Amino acid sequence: ASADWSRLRFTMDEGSARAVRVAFKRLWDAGLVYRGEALVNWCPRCLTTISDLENVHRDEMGTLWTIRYHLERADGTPDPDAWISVATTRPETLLGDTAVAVHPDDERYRALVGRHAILPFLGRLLPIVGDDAVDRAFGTGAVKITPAHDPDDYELAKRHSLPAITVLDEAARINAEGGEFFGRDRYEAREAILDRLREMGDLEGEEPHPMVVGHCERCGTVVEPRLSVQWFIRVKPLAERALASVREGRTRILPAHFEKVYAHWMENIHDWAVGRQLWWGHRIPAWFCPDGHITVSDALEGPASCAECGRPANELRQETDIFDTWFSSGLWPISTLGWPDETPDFARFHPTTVMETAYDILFFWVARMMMLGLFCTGVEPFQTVYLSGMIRDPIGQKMSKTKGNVVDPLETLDEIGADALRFALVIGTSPGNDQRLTKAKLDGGRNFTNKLWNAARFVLGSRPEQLVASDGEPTLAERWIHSRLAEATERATRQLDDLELSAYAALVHEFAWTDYCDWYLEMAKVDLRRPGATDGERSRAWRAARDGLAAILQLLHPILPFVTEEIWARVVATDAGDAIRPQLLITAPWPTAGSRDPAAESEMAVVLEVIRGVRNLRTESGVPASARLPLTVVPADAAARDAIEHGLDYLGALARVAPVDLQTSGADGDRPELVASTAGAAAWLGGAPVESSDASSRQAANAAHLRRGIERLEALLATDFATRAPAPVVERERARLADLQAELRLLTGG
RNA sequence: GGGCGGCUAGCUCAGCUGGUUAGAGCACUUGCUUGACAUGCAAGAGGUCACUGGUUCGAGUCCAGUGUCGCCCACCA
Repeated sequence: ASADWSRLRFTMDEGSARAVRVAFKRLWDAGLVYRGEALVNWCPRCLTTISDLENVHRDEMGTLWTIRYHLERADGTPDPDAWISVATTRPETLLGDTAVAVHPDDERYRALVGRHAILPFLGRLLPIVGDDAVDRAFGTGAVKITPAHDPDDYELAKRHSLPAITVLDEAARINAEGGEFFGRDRYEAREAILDRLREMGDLEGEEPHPMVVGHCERCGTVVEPRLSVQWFIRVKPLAERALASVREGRTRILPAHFEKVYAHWMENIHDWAVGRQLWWGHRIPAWFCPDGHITVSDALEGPASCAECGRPANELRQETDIFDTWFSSGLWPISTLGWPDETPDFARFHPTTVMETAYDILFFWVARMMMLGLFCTGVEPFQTVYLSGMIRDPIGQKMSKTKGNVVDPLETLDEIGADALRFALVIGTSPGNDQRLTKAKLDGGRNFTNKLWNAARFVLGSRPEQLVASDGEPTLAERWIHSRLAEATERATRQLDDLELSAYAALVHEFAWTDYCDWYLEMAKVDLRRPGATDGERSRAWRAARDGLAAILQLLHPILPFVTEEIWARVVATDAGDAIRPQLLITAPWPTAGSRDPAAESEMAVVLEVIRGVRNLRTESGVPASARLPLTVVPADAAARDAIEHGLDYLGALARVAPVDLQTSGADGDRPELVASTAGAAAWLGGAPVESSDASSRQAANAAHLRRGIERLEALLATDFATRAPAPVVERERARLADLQAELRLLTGG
């Protein structure tokens, strides 16, 4: 349950670099890599290709302009009185138009198919073609075709063997193909073109038009489709395997509904444009020879010669493009373990059991790890993908530097410590759901670490001067906390196994705070300070407290690694010959659950009920907290009597009553101060400043409440519930009814 | 245009394969110089589990639909 800091790795290390080269070479050899011309997403600011995933779409309000393209007359000149109108949101791209498309069945344009329109400014002849892809209802029903600058147009152009003319340079300025607009930025050019069309009377209309626009994930610049030669990975076959792994359960994704999201993406995946025109990253290990041959090599020093024509290495030139960073990241689960070598780490730790990350990089990272891991090793890189949600600010906004709503971990660490932060992040969450990180939550974590620290201070500080061999039987409190610990350990272990991290954290928090600190430690004070106790008995009592603390430290170590380790060291130092093991929690094995003690638990349940009842009575009756009042207790039966006897001192201390008189017989009917009643015992608080009438009405109210509960259960047990529901469920309700009836008898002195 | 998720106490959120009196933390009320801790202790108050219908002995939980907020995916000029 701890991080292994001996295995640090950076994706630019040689270990990763070699894995990248080898993986790419194998993909190349398998025919899954190709280099070809295609329309890719280009960021004109970053000056690089980006993948579909890095092209983030945003809804924006644009404009749809309608532009007239005059038709060609028989003599080749534009006809001033005949035109075809096209609709576009990007007028500047018209400089790259090579056709106009209409739907083949569109009556309006059928006669025009086969004729030509003339491109404004440049005078290029544009064939008018018919294509099913054109939506007759949109715009004018006629589309300008710009193959080099629009994905749809590019596909259409391929179908009709139309040329593609690039008119924007790498920074999205009009290039030399753009005639008079050469050198202008794309948006300047747009305005200039519109102005000129307006002058010419060929701008037929403009209207607001909602549209989705792709932006560079890194810098926000509007992405430009750009025709270029790029490296691609053919991902279909990889995706099919990765999809089957999840479908067939070899890898499961938590929460499970993300499996559908994953599947949808894998089913609709496009080839991965994996090259980047940046300088920081792993360079693609491909070499070109003057004859245009490509050699891919996984050797650190590159190939010795061209794989096809044998030209020597010094005549080859390495590709300058680098890999998309997610390519090396996708190899992470295997590259960190030494792949492609068959290292001991790889043999031992691959595949990984659980991969944890936030859902926002399911496609970027998890999907790539699955595809590349399966391709490289033949097995899934992990059995379970645990997707956490994202941390948001107190009002639910995504944290971002520009918004300034980021919680700086380092400042938080200085303020409340790493443990408190970690605890706050783990508690009260569920996989796949975002969480808001608030001051109150962080404070909660801090308070808990503080609580733990103070509990430890108390326990370690109350070690007897003379620590000797333990003597005497364990007290009820000792047996009880031991049993509760056994249960907590068992449940915490199960929850960790089930990856129910938040439930685990809440459980251990509850056990440590409520069971151990609030109840047990208060009782341990009684045992530790018991007058007349021998050194052996005191030593036994202290060891019980210390062992409970130690067990809690172990259970909490995964979520509070630092404070538990620190306290553990002090426990070890204070042990005085008890040889606490191990010396360090971080390398300690997870604790195994001890055995339960049902007798102690049921006895303590009676005692706790009486304490709660008396406390409640005191508060409601306005008894000063400092006042010690006499108490008379009447147990319901022999077992309850034993319980009260064993817990008599705890009762006195925690309920602040003295003396406590334990009686065998029931009430004598003349005890107006009666207050507390439970299924196990009734308790009379003596000398309370309570008016008799108040006490009587309280007693009457309590009795009425009990009768209502009894009636409700009796009614329930009279229905089909008693015959149709499973026996244990019915039995539980019967027991509940019996408890209420017993309590009513005690209360009314019956 | 598809798909997914949230809607539970004043706030932020848990609630696994349906089990009958729905939990936590914070906030709130009332007491506490209780020899570990006021970053604390004790006792409380607070919810028709968004809505409608259905299945069931039993529904926060399962099914159908509605509303609302949010997210993801998507090459319609």
